Amino acid sequence: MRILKPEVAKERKEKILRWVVQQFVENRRPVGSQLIASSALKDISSATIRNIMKDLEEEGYLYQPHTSGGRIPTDKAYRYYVDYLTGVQRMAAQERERIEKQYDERVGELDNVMLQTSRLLARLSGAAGFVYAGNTEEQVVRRLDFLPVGPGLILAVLVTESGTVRHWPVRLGYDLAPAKLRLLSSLINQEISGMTLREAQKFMWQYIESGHREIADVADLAVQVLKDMQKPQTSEDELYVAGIGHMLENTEEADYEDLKQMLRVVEERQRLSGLLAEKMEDLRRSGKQVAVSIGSENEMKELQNVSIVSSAYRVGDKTVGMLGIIGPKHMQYTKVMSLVKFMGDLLEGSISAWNALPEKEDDYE
Amino acid sequence: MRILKPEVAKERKEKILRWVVQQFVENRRPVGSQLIASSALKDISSATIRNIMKDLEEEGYLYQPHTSGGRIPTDKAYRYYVDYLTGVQRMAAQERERIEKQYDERVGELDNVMLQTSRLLARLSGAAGFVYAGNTEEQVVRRLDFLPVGPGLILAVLVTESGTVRHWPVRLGYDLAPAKLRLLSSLINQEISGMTLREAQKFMWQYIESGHREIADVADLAVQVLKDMQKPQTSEDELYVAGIGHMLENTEEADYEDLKQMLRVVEERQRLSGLLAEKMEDLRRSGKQVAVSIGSENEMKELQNVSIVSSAYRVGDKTVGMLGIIGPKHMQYTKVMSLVKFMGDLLEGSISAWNALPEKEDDYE
DNA sequence: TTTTGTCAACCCCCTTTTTAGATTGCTAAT
DNA sequence: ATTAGCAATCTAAAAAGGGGGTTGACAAAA
Repeated sequence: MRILKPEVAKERKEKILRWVVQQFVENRRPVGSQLIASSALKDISSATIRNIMKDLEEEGYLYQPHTSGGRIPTDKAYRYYVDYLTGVQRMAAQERERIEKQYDERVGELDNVMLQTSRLLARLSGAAGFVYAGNTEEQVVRRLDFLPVGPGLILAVLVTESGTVRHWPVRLGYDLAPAKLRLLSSLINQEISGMTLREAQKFMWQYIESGHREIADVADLAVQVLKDMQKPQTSEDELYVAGIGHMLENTEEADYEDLKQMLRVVEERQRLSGLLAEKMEDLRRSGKQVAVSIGSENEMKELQNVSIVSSAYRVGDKTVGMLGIIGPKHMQYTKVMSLVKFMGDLLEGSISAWNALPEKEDDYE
Repeated sequence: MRILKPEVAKERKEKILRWVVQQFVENRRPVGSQLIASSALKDISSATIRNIMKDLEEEGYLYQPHTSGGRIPTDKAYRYYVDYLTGVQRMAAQERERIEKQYDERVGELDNVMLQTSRLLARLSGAAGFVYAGNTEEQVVRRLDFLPVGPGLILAVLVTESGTVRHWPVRLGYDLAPAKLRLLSSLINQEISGMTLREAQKFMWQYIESGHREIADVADLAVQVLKDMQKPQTSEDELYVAGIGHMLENTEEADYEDLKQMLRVVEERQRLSGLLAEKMEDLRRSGKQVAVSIGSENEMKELQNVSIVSSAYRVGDKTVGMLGIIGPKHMQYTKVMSLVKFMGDLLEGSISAWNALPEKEDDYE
């Protein structure tokens, strides 16, 4: 064993790196050469391992929090580790069944699906779970209706194919007969049903501008509805986050201050929404099943101590949202990745079940 | 100064008690007899104060966390202290103006009022803020409508006088023409508008059972709507909580474990809703402007380290919800109490502005 | 009877010291 | 290229001091 081929050496190096990551994930303590030599790689001496670890440190995979007290994986090491886990492990059938049962128990009508899914994700992962309904502009419209709730005051109600309901008040300067409201609603629904929200809006603007005689009476309303629809508070993305408490338990090394910042991020939602929107776009483009972003890979500085594991879900062939967990960098990636993937499948199933029953008719008016 | 009249002695005792509370609220450190003698009550010796404090301890107002290291107010002491603050201080005009300005800036359409109010409460108090829309059964109905969103699938939309919107899906076994839906909606709205939700439900049941010819076709739907309406997830109370992060900063003495429990309570919502519902009932009955419950006065063991300051708000003459803050026991009660009261006024104003514009008409059909 | 002065004992909290355990880097041998 | 051995280093936890403030008790004063 005098001369080692380069590939063999590389192989061994990576093996050690993986072992360090795994070890650190398990007991969150810097891992040293002796430990490795005595537990995992008994055929190599601790001195050799030391040398290799030094290399790994120079390459940016490990670092020592203190001058002589074991080494800790960097984000780069986690990245290698996660990439190494080729594809997503499929969960054991037994495990799948167990989770599916819980899912069926908890997830009721579609209105609560996202909330419940996020909660279940949190519980099962022991971290914070989220479901993000995505940029609502890309959602497919099912219906748009107008209800008179007071003189000069109308409630617009929008139902999408993925079952979410949005509503917003529209203040008109004057009264409008319910019959007129129905007329507008009817006209609109004949056309826009099946379009994405973005398309629908564009279509409606054009329709109004073209000056169709039928809508002369209600053009004002239509314009106002569209305007109000675009208000930030109305078009706020749907985002459910559950199990924030879990974040306290694990996030090592993140001291109290970091924690508070993280909580603030989660509470504000806006910025988190933006981040998730980006992630979703990445997922959509890359076609990956599960994405992981580790520590500093998250651009938000408040999230530099956590990892985010996420998976997109589709309605029909459109990616409309995603779900996942936010947890400590040293999480059990294999387990969590397969969990997230599976929950995504369940959520997809739940939504398509909602859509399947009614074989979509064009119009009910 | 030989003999002290009992009242004088009592007076002095209470003064010391108040001083201890105040002092502890300020710097969160056990307060001892010397400190008091040297800072507040310079005409009494520390030895005397010691004696009195011992009395107070025996009466359950103070306790020593350690054998010789100053004393800390018990919940009983806080209770005395809060009760002593006769009535609610009115805020300085300047302060009121400042807050009102912020309120107007942030609080937009009614749909977001509660969310925004809770956030503002949190920011201004430096604790967690909440707005609780109360038991929805007591809310006054404005409208109830039905939208066809798919074959055999209908969306019920309920709008209340306080401007909240609830919706839930109703699955029917078969299709129903939109005209029929409108018929039902029209019939219902003629009657129930202005009733509380509870009354409306009762009325509808009776109406159905009386077998009116007009609703023969849609009786099934009506029944189903009512059933679904009562499902727990549908009738979930509206509750907004903001600024949870603040709870981390202050809650002294509550160690990490307590904190996690508190977070869990806030996340679960159900139990918290229950607690708040009780509090609201108390407020309604007692007619108090602001209620404070301190530590162990909260029956939930997870909340034994915090105080809750709350105030009810009305629509018309009905108490329909409440708002307040959840913070550390050692908070600035005077400040927080007046803040909560004032925010309640603002919220009330906001809602009645919403209601004022339309002079309620009976029916729009 | 109430208040006060005084003082030993106490305990917390902070800092410093000690100790045990593990790790590293280096060097010389294999 | 690998290994064994060793001194130096550092941490984390336990142990050992102080300083500061507090209490309790008692006797003296009011």
